[in-house]
Amino acid sequence: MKMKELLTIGKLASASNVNVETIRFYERKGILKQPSRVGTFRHYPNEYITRISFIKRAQELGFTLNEAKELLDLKIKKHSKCRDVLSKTEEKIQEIEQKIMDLKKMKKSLQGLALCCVDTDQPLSECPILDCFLEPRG
Amino acid sequence: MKMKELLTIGKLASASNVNVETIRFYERKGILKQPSRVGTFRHYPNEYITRISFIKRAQELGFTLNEAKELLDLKIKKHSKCRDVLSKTEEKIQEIEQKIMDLKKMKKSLQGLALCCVDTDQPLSECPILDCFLEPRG
DNA sequence: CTTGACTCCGTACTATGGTACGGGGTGTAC
DNA sequence: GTACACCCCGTACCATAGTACGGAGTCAAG
Repeated sequence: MKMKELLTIGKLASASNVNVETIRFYERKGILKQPSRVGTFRHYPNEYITRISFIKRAQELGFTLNEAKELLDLKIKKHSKCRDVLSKTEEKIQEIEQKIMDLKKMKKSLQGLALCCVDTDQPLSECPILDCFLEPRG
Repeated sequence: MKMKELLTIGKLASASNVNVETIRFYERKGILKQPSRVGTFRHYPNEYITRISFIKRAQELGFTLNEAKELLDLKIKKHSKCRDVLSKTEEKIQEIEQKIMDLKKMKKSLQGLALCCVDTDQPLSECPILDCFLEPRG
């Protein structure tokens, strides 16, 4: 029977490609739960590497740290259903779609402004872009 | 000959639909330049309303406060060319396009995850979404 | 000449996601 | 047995964009 391998915070950090401070930060925030201690030193089972990957992957997918925490919490709770995860996923898709629409609107406005500019050598007093900044509020 | 109208910070704030604190904050940050004082009180010429509109419009277009400041600074400098504004505008369009692409990638991944989920009543131990969180890193 | 509204300033606090630092304790290897 | 790497903790700091608060000063009207 093999002993469960335990990692110090430094080992866990380099295995997970994050900063030691980041792990302590996650613990303070409750994103990662406090590990056991050997004396004063934190010792982590290997699955913490998976948890940190999970958090990083969730961030890549547009979830905040608190949302990552919620997903991790679902994993722990006995009565969680797949549905719970699916609905968080769908909410996030909605949010992302909204953001995309907002950005497209911004882009269109900026492109409109850029088109106004017919003579880039004009002194700024004649610049139509800056003028346009002042009109279409709201 | 009409006297130049001067606004107190409170008047300027309500005329611009921002908080008094926001104006003081912009001044501390150098986004708005320090106005003249009558005694200890700030007094603003009317054009500050335009400047604050400008900043708010720039924010709507995806510029940060510091970028808004840069644009306002261009307006002040004598040798600025329309080209300078155009290039900042085009840079911002690039940034926005990048953000849109990133968000679309996220959305696709999330939709992929959501499709994995065939039975929402499954206990979480069988949830394919959470499993997928752990695989496609990078 | 007092009251109430407004202003002053500095500082602290919000949220988000961390990084950096300093003074001390520990654990291991040579 | 001591040097060096690592760990502990609390706190402060970064950017971003503000909001909130408290004590003091000021201004105008009644």
